[in-house]
Amino acid sequence: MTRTPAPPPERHRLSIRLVFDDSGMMGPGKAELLERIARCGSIAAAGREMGMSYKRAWMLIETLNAMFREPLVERVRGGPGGGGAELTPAGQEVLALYRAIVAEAEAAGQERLEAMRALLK
Amino acid sequence: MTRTPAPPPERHRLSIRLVFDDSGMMGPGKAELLERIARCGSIAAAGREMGMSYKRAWMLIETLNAMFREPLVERVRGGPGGGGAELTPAGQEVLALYRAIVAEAEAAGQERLEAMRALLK
DNA sequence: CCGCGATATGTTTGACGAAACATAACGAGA
DNA sequence: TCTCGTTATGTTTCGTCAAACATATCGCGG
Repeated sequence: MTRTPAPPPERHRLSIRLVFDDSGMMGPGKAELLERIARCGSIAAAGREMGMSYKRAWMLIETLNAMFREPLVERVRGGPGGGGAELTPAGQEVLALYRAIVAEAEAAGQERLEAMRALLK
Repeated sequence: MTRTPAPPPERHRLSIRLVFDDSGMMGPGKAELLERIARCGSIAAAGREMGMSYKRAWMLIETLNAMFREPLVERVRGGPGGGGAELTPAGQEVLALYRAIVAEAEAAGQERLEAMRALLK
């Protein structure tokens, strides 16, 4: 069997990736991760929900924090629950912007998108 | 050196990929290939321009032709110039639709896109 | 009929990224 | 001080995808 722990961004009508030349990129994966971190309060839990290893989730966050002027995720080691992570204001803003861009783009392209879908097999 | 024969879709503000669940997907790469085939009149020449092997270009077209009801590219073997390929009406329509969707999406998201870019390092 | 330029495929090799595995360190609370 | 859950990293294994390499076929024109 090939296994399917983390099915790629399937079942989306429009998959949008923001590409900033040489500064990195941000797509559905990192956005969802940010969202789940905000809800879960930890990188580990968010990663588990998405079926990815902690290391992978951690690396994605590392990348995000490095590509913006201010970190998007603040991490805390140790403590009552062992530690945790949460979105900074910058993180919340970036996530909101991404969601908005996707929503606008989907709305704008919906009509022609449907036309193309009609040509599919 | 790592070599850069076919630099990924860089220098784009917005990278958009149409994802049709289980029917396949279409992004900037296939779109550009279609465009060049229309101009060049052959898969081989189009692929060369994009720095990809003929085989790869051929496979991409094979995939596209398979995912739509009608083939997007018509191929001809042999002949004066050895053969060639051109877009079918369906191919032209799909390409136009894709370009339109991208343009609309970029226009729609431009403002917030700029806001996010301001947060970059 | 032979060669050219393109389509059409199979096979092999290799590079890259993801996954798996393995630890270390942290810090509050019991 | 010992545990617990998390952050933080290093190392190794592995699967996948792309490139490279190698042919075969086609069909007109010279």
